[in-house]
Amino acid sequence: MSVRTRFAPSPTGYLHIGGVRTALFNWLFTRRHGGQFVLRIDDTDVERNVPEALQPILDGFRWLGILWDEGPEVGGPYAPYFQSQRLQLYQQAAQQLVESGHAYPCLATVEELDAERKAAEAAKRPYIHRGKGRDLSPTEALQIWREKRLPLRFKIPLGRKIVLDDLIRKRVEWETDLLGDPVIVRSDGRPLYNFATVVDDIAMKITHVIRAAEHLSNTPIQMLIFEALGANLPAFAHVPVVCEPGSRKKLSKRDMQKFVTAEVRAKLRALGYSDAEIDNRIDLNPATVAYYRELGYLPQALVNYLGRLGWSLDDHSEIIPLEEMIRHFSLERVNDAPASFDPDKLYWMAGEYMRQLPLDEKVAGVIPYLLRAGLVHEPIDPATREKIRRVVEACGERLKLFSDILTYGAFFFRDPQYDPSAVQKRLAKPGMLEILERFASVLQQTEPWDAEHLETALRQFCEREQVKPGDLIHALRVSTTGVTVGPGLFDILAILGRDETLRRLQLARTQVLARTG
RNA sequence: GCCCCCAUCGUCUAGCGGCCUAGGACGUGGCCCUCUCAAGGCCAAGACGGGGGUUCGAGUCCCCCUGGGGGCACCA
Repeated sequence: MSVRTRFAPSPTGYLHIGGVRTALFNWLFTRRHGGQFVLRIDDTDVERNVPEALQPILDGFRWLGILWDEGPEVGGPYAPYFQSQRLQLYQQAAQQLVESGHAYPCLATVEELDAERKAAEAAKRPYIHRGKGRDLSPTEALQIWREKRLPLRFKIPLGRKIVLDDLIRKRVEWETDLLGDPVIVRSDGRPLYNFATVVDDIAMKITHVIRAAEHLSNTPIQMLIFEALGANLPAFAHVPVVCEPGSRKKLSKRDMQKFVTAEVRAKLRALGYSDAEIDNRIDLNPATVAYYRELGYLPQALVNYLGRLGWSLDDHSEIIPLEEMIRHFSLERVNDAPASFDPDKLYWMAGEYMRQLPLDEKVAGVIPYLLRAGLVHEPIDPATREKIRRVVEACGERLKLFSDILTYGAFFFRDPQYDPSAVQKRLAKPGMLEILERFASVLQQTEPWDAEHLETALRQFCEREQVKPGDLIHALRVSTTGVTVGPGLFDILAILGRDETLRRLQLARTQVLARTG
């Protein structure tokens, strides 16, 4: 029998990083065993769902290369893959459960339930609801359920021990006496998660339910529903939750906000986002996949990082190409303990993947950022394209994310924005302006204009003039770029060209003179 | 409160009774390289939560405690 797994997100408008991790484990497991990975949309809770909220989820998966074999937009033999379109199926299954004495209409009123709950809390007893209606005969139950719009409850059998043999957790047990009778169908006829998911897993012939550990406590109920519907149990594997950095709490949108650092904020501003947007847009929140895409992380780096979060291949592998990951993935090697998400390690990994990327692909990746920041404009002519190529090359391994081009390369495409402290430190020295001016005349004659000859010219000049090369280099850097960080100076000058270099030296001069009065 | 789960450096992890004076990676600190930054090289600090057992021998098996987490809806 072929392995079939599924991931069942609610259309919430964004793809959560923890969710992707779970989906990835499903996907890896499926690819490893040559089965089918199903994407099913849990959209029965219509109040919380909006139609356009699905697209970001599909986009996110596609960007990461986690492609589903069946589901939205690709279809499949068990369509439809939206729970909102499968209501008939749940209705039939519900009726089957009532007829077989496994479910009953809940006769208790909302007020009665509240009172029960409060009493239990006051008495510090666990709240376990066993509904009024439990003792109805199947025929009575069916009749009442048909006549009145009442919620349907599943009848938990008493006095039983449920034993789960989880692929990750191993043996987990529950006493059914401690389980209340859960509502499985709302009074308006829509199914609840615990029920719909089982009905679909049966219908779609899911063989392995790989999901987040927060669902562990739902499992005994679902196992009983499988049984009541006369279906075989799938295998279960509960993967530990992903926690936020430095804590042991489940990753949440609100708490991830603080990981938008000043540098990231600067980049996002350069891309045209306002502070309000940066603080509020869901796709700019580090708990979502969209955030990493927006900042130009390579998808393969995110996949590798997430795959290694809670799973390991051996005692030394960090960078694991996808093929390797698929070949070796196993649930046995998924760690039992929750794992906290580490943005630093992800950033490092992004750099590792970026350095392996061919230059042409880096150029292609960087162009959208330059366009959005208004540093280049469409259409990009061959000369500009060549310049971008040289800039990317000069940036070298400084580039870990595509958006890093904005921190290391922006000044190539616009006038320097002079950082006052840099000017103070490197240009304001006595005599520095005169030296720069004299060196400018050397630059007038340097031939050919390339990094190698520029460096030779500078070193000879420094020897002649008794100037420390470092001082002049730093002064030139600040003069031509406005800042103290960036690619090697001679690469910068070579790319800028003679005229632009000389123009910027002049610009810097007026800057300093303006400042010193 | 109740149920369930988890427990090795700050973080991700290796370890499946002796190869462990606990290994790797990110991060951190120092040094080297160097025109800055990044990268790179070298070095360093840094963990088996506590207590009982079992065993010739425990990070590894069992129990208790402690700590952390998840779940207890006509949400998923």
